[in-house]
Amino acid sequence: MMETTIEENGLKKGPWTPEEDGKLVDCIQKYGHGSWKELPKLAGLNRCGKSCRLRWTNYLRPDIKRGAFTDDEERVIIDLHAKIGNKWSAIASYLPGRTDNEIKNLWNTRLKKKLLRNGIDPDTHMPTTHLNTFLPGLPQFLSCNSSGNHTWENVVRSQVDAARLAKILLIGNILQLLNAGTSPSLPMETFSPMRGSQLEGFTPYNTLACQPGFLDVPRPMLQNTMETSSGMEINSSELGESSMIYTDYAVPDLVSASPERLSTDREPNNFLRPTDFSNPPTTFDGLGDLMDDEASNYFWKQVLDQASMSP
DNA sequence: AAGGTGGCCAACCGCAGAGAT
DNA sequence: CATCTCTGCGGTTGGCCACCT
Repeated sequence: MMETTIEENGLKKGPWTPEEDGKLVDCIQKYGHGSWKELPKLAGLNRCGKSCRLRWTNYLRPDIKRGAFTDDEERVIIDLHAKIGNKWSAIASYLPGRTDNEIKNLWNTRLKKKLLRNGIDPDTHMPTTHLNTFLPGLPQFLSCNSSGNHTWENVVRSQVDAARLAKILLIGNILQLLNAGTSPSLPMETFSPMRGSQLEGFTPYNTLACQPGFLDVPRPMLQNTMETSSGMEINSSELGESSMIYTDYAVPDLVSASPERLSTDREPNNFLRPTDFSNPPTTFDGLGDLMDDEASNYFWKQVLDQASMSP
């Protein structure tokens, strides 16, 4: 931890001692914290007011909730981050006993990585759709589909799915590029640029992440309020511009960092888990039809061939 | 056993906005 | 209206610790 130092102005910096904590708590219990500037003198502390405020709000406050974040809390954080971005204090206001600092730390150290492992870009909350990251998974996708008791018909169907998936990923990229610079966290509604066309309603979420068996994400339903699984209701009007809220979480269930859950729950490499092949029509019907022509088939055959050849 | 590496987290820094003067 | 002060917020830093090589 940071070394304790004395500044030129004589004020102390660095980690707090139990004695200092005691003085601060006593003082706030006696007088409250009307003025953080005056409080250090009142408490007999050789600290600046800012340091006292931080120590109190992030550590000494009696209502601070200690211990690991629950899955519910993590989901709430991810949901809210998708809507309002890095507004840590706003997010903290929905999690009683948690501080903005704590949530920020959790986000930066764990949640970002969890989302990435699940193929979700933590900044945009969109699936990561670069071909660079997609192609290495294709052979696995194909071999997965062609193993087991699948019929040839289903194998062929699944390879058609793979081609369509690749196309959709590319379109997702294009749409993201088109929308780049408008908003860092686009509302899903605005991500549907072709109303009335076969692409209506198409978003990276509801065509990719929400495909049955793909990320096991339930198709989101739009409404004005969201009730979290902990029973907390959040009104969309409190969340600013990106105000549509999904009743179901728009991100996959979290993967525990602990190995025992990794083996049984959703694994990172399941991003390309095959769909249920016993249920035709194929997963990407509709959108895929939009792009079916000889030229594009040739192009995608090349892509798939290359993917099949890579190790 | 020792050094390297990465995760975690408390605390600090700097900026922006609100309110006071 | 301009300036100053204070507070709150988000970003960043750096030390501790556990794990790995």
